Amino acid sequence: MEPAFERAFPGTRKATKRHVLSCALACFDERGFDAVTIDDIRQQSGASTGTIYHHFGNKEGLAAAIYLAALDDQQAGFEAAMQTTHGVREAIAAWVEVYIGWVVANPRLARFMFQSRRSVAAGAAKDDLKGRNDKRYGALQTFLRNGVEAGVVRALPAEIYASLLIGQSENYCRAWLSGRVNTSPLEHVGIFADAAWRSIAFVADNNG
Amino acid sequence: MEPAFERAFPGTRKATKRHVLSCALACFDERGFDAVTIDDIRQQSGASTGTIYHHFGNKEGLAAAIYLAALDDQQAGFEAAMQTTHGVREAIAAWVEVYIGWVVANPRLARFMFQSRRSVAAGAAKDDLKGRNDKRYGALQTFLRNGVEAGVVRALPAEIYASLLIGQSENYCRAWLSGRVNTSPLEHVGIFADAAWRSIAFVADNNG
DNA sequence: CTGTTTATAGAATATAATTCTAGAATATTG
DNA sequence: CAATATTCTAGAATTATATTCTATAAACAG
Repeated sequence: MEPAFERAFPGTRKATKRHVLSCALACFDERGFDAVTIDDIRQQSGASTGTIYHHFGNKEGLAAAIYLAALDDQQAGFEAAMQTTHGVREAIAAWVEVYIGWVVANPRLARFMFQSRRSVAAGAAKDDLKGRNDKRYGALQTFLRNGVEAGVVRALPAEIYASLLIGQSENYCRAWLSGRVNTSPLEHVGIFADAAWRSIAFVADNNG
Repeated sequence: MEPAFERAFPGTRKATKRHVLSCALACFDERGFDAVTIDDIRQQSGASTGTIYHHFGNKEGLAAAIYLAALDDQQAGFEAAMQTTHGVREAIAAWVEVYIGWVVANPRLARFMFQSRRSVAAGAAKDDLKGRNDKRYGALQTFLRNGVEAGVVRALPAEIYASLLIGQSENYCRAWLSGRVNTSPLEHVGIFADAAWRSIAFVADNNG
């Protein structure tokens, strides 16, 4: 059972709900969202059709519940890490570490998130998602602003920092989750943290 | 009509096939793959159910045809660019430019590729995909090897160069295609090319 | 307790994917 | 050019799947 589900739906009353989510995730991860039928999830979980629809409304609702639980679990990790961090370079390294650490600890959830971001963003949960996205990089932004003022971080269009910092790690994690590369991203975490820093650091002699 | 479809299915005989693909892509882009029915595509294209199934086998086959046509179109751009390029830094900049240029020129195809990579990779077209992936970075790898030998590029695990070079651009392109950011990636192409270079360049005084 | 809400069940219905059979268009061959 | 094979188109029939509906049971609040 994923910790993310226990965080999102705690308590004895929600045990069935969590169990269905966990079984659904397992099915989706094995065969892909489209290929899984509600009946597959029913058989796998032992719950009835009615129970599944009662808790999640429809198949899309099931996906949204998994996605949002995963996002909140990630977010808790980021916020905890930002509180024990001092300085922008350390903050960036911590961010990359937490990100990669979460992916490696939750590969099925991570795969699911990469796959279904768009369909969740387009569906009924879009407002939930929007609110969460707004604060996702909140804690990191403060560090970046301070870094720019201190002259150690380049002043760049605000909208591209996130891509410069996490894009490389994300790309590698996707490749690893899909089996295109074999070495765990954890083994390269130092390289990715360093590359993130290089991408935004103010370096006078970098001939670019 | 996307140039990618004309490249993949040229000639008068294939006009219907191309037309169906183009209509299907439009439907998928508007409402998402899952939400589109074969009947939607039938109505949109004017073709019959039989025609659609004759050409593509099933709904997944339709997705695979779109995906592979797009991939080949991208690949042609990369190969052309690598032939008029000298030196590793220039090659990396060209790569980033071609990548971003293609996404901006083919937003619907790009969105579709990001969405459906996994389902295509898991389906019947997985072997086609595997072959293409193997040679995707072929031309660039030669430049990188030379760069390492010349001491201007860091020696890193081979499997992470692709992520370091294109991850940031890809992340921003995804954000742009989904509307999370508004500024065209073309406006930041210089920043992304520079960040790619910084990430892999050998720089003695970079305190990392 | 007793009413109320929440949860579970599975049959019935609606929706959509896929298959099938027939016929038309196009290409190939002698 | 005629005969034959192949590819393409069509839409009805079938199968698979998502969703709704009605009934019961369990948990909870007063």
